[in-house]
Amino acid sequence: MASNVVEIGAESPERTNSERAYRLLRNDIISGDLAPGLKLKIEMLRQRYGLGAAPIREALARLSSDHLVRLEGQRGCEVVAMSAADARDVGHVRKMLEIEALRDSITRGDEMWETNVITAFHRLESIERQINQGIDDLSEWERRNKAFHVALVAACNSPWLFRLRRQVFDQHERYRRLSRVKTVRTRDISQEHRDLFQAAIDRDVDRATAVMETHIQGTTDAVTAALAAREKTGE
Amino acid sequence: MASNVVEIGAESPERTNSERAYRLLRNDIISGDLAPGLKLKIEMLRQRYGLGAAPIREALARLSSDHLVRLEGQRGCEVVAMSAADARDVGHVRKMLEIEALRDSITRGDEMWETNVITAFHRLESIERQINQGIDDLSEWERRNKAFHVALVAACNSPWLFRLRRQVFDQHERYRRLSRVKTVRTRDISQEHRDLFQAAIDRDVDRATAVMETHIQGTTDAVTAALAAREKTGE
DNA sequence: GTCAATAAAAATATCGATATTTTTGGAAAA
DNA sequence: TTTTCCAAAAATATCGATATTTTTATTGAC
Repeated sequence: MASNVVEIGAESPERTNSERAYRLLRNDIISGDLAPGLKLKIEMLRQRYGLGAAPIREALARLSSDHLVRLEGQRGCEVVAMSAADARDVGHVRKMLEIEALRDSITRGDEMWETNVITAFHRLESIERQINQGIDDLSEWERRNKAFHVALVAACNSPWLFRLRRQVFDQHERYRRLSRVKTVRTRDISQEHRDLFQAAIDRDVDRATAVMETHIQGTTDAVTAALAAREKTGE
Repeated sequence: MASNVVEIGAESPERTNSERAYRLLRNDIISGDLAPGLKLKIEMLRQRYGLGAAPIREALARLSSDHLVRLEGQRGCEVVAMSAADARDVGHVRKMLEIEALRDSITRGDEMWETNVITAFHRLESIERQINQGIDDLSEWERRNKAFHVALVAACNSPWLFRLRRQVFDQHERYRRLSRVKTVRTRDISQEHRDLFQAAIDRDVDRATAVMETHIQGTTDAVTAALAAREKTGE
């Protein structure tokens, strides 16, 4: 089945500037290029992306429903703030959604799903090996990490669970990226991914969800630690 | 604490036409005034609401991230379709989110929360009595039903859970309204609300979540039955 | 009659200009 | 110094016009 792959698989070509603005803004917010709390002035964004005001405003409207920007009445808009408390919350809800989606996906996943999981895992493992050797293409790692997690839950037959999981995953990614530079490598994330992969292929739901729980909690802990430290000093 | 009341409590006054368009469109889609699948032509919406094209387009952009309208490249936009399968999915995810939020809320709810729950319950009970006597103000019932459910989960300390619960609740409401006319009154919804209320006030988490589960499932069943019948004939 | 090509009509997306509102930066008063 | 008021500047929200794309209708070929 793996029907959810279709929903986001091959990205559709952008047909409008509005869609383009949406994608660009979204990426820049999640990556941290546009900092949390930053005031998003229309003129500034026009310059940045070489697009008109109308498509940018529409993109901001969409992003406000995604909870990536905060839109306020007659006084413009800003990148939503980040905090340790919110990171914990996001982590908590992500655990809930992703574990449920994973449980369902592993139960239903067919051969095609399995193939996709294997492919995604190997692509992720390969870049993680490179990174351990000093080459760091973090944004490529983010892409493959995301693809691996999507592949795992792709056979989940609840489109709503799939959709909400994605939304919260993106929020979590934002925190992961924010704290990445600061965080020391105490966890062996590669190992966690290997365990996750093995449990999924073995169709061992309990083990897979347990590993996933640890995996997400680990990220959350690292992120909140980094953020709590920052909040203490800079506020 | 009941901190989430603040987040949606007294609705902020609309400062822009864009916000106004968003609220109007949202209501008309959830209420079914704008039918599922309906093509939303800009000109038609301008006439309907007496607003310009720009604010309407921005509202549609927001609604697309809410998954209430589907926006497609160069070919406009339509109200998202409804189906029995989607109703089941929405019901399933709503159960998950609302039960979790309720568990947390009952555990943490303070005196203020309790007061708000009592108030909301009495307002709902009062309109349900009127409805049983033949007076039917369904949209007022929907408003109070929604307020009661919000009051129950208001002390949940996870803003994300609270937010996602609301989104899925609104989707479910859309189905409830669609099937309302057709559905026979086999369930005593008033009784379910009384049980829910009593369990919440008693701080009996297990009973409250069990009743909630039944409550949501009952709505889902009624809705899917009505929709499945319709899909068989009309498609 | 069906199909393909194409012209006309309709609808969408986007720009540039303008009205409105908020913010800023003093100057005057307390 | 702090506060209050006001005008100037900046930013937002929205309109009206236009370019582009899609849809519809029509015509001619097979």
